[in-house]
Amino acid sequence: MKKGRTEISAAALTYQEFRNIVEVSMEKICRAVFHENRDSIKIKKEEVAVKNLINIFNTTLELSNTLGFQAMSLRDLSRESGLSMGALYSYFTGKDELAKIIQEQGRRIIGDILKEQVEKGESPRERLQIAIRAHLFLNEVMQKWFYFSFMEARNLSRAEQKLAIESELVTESMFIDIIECGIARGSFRVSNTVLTASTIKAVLQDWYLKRWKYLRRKVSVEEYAEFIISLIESFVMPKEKRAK
Amino acid sequence: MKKGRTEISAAALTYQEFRNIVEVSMEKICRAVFHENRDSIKIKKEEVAVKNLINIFNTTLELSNTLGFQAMSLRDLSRESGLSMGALYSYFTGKDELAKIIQEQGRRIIGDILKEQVEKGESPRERLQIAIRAHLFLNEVMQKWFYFSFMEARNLSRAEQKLAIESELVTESMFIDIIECGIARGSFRVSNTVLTASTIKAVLQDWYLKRWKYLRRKVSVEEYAEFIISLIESFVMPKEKRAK
DNA sequence: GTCTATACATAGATAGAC
DNA sequence: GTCTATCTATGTATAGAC
Repeated sequence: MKKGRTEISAAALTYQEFRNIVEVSMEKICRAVFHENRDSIKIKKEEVAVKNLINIFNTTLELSNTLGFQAMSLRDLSRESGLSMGALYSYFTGKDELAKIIQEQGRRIIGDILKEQVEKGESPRERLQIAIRAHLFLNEVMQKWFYFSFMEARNLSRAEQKLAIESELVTESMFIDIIECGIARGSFRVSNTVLTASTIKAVLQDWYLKRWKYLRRKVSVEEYAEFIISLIESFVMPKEKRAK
Repeated sequence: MKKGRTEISAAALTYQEFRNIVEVSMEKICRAVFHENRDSIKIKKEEVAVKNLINIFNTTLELSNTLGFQAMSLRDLSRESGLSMGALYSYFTGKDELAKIIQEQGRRIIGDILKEQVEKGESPRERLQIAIRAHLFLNEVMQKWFYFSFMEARNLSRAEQKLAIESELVTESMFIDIIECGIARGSFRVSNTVLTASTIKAVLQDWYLKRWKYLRRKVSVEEYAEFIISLIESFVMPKEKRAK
């Protein structure tokens, strides 16, 4: 087993297993995006549409991650994706909508996977560990999306911004629930539950916001996950409970 | 004294004292910016130039914080600042340079103040507390600048990006030094110094990146500072050393 | 030192041929 | 379903009057 890993359950997921889950989700979601946006998407053949949508999403994320979505012109997107300007406009009604669709698509994948994973845990401690790992592994696999989502949120419409905020708060609530459950069972001891959850989110987020730093220092996502778990556990658990 | 505050030194600074320090620095720095950019600034009279520079900087930060620097047109800046397009171009050679000057200006204020404050601490524990408070108080007072600096970094030139990265790493090194000193003196115990320092930066940064969240929850900067101090101390200090 | 008027480039978006 | 050609708006930047 991985060195330094706090083993509390055989069910604890690894990064490799995680990659596959997301890979599969990706195409499924793109297909769902196609069906739900049939009115703005002028293409009728599902296979063609899904193939091009995946291309458009990936290329957009790629280009946006260097200079930002605003700085990416649709001509850039056209050139890099291999689709003409006219063709692009068969897949969305305008640049704003493209951003919106990408945001929605990502939120859905993340919500689905995170919830599904955390429910596997039995004790609060186990759920906390799973939540941290799952979140970080998601950050890693979908790094470009998370960065896009964070950096471009302010250019969304009011309604879309509200959804993005809600999504952040839902994830935070997940941590709040886990902590409260742990307190109720006597395994955690926390001075301020909300701030604690908020802090956990902050250190997780750093993984994709400061990617250059962790890459440069050759810190792996697994190593980072175990470090964050030890940090948080030292804060929420009395010392005697932490021992194996 | 403030409830919940871990008092270890009468010299520990308060937020109010801090506001004044920055207020004074602000104009001094704008004056320095004027002198160092004499070639690109076409205005000769110092008083006029400094007054307008402060106006331009503040208005730019204001506008950029809502929709981003890219989205802010120079026509917007002209309208909001009250200066004409032509007048604006007497103060910088182009939009890119404006961003560059703002970045430099902020980095200088922060570097100066942070170093000065931390040197006041005697023990590692005291320096750690001061560094966290000073950093957060700076984040609060210069919130718009920090947000601008983070969000617009990717649109800078290569050289400027390097400077921004260096600046982040210098601040982190300050925490690394404090922690190492604490370990050497036997007051701290840390599994991974670099990751610990990196984590501290991450939670501090959250204060200005997620301002909406803390505002909404009515968390004050002082409250947040004390919480972060307790979190970090629980991680780096053995329990028996933390008691007063 | 500041203004107005204008040049020029590039962006998003669409029409119509294939 | 995809392309090329083109329209229109808006952005940065400057010239020259005041």
